[in-house]
Amino acid sequence: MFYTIGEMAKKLNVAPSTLRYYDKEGLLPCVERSRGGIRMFKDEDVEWLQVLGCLKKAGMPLKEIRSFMDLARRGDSSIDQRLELIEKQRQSVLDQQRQLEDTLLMLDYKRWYYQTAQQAGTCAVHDEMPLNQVPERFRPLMAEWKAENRGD
Amino acid sequence: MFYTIGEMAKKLNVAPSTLRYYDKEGLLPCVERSRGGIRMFKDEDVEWLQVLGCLKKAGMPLKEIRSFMDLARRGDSSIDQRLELIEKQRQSVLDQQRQLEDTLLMLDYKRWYYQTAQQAGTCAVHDEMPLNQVPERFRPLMAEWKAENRGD
DNA sequence: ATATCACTTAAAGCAAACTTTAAGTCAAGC
DNA sequence: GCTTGACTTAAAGTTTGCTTTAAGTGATAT
Repeated sequence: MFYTIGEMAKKLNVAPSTLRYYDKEGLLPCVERSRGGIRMFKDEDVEWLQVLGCLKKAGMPLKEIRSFMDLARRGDSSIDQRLELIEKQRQSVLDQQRQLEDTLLMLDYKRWYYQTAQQAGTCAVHDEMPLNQVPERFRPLMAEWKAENRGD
Repeated sequence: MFYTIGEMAKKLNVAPSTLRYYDKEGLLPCVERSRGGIRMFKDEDVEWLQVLGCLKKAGMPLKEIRSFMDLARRGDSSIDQRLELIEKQRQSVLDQQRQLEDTLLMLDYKRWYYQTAQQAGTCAVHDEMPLNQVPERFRPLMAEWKAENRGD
């Protein structure tokens, strides 16, 4: 029924010190203690920690996670605000996805660049390569670079 | 032909101090200086900085970016290693994309959870909700949570 | 020539998210 | 009762990626 901090840490694959840190920072509401002062985590706390992990993966800073937790502690009266916070974070994840798409395209270009250079034995092969030998999907990328170099 | 650090910073939308920091850390090879010691950035440096920005967006720490730059300084003999580094980072971006997909699903679930709670006026509506009223796409997520709570 | 403004450096400071340390307490086995 | 190992705290330390500060130099306009 209860877990010690060590058991909990193993279960969630984090360091015990991390859980103490989260507790100290108010990120874990209502963790019970034994008479001796030892933390007794229950399944409810596991769920909080899963939510916490989710928000952290979404790139939310601990401070904001804390304010989400504070809202949750206030009960049903904060549903609207919690929904708003979740939707804001959802949008942030969508933005991050678009960002990663761009980054992937750049990495794909670099991969092609070095694969080509590898075959030729030198990066110099790119210096005089006509644009029509560059795979089409990379061309907008290169045009963008040129634009930034034009001194605009 | 040349940019001062201030012009360059504006161009790339970063603080001049950031560029000095990158230079100090060896992330910008061969930035030329005037007789007086003032940095004179050229288009070649802009390209380096764009690569740097790309790798940073891909989540690569500055240390690793530095070793990539060190490889690049060694010329054509390091093409294989640079390709390897790019492919490693490409894989990392693919992993991050999968991670964001998972996170998005969790946020979508939370969104539905609070939208439903909002309509009912209370989160308690979820306590006794039968599984068949939960949208199908969220069910695997909930099953996963249960599994982690089973004390395995 | 002098004011002004952007540049230079080294070094210190900062914020986030932990981790480590030091000193001590609790619980279980022998 | 004593040892052992996991728990407790407060406080200091670590890493990353910068930013700020202090003191000074360079370039330009008047």
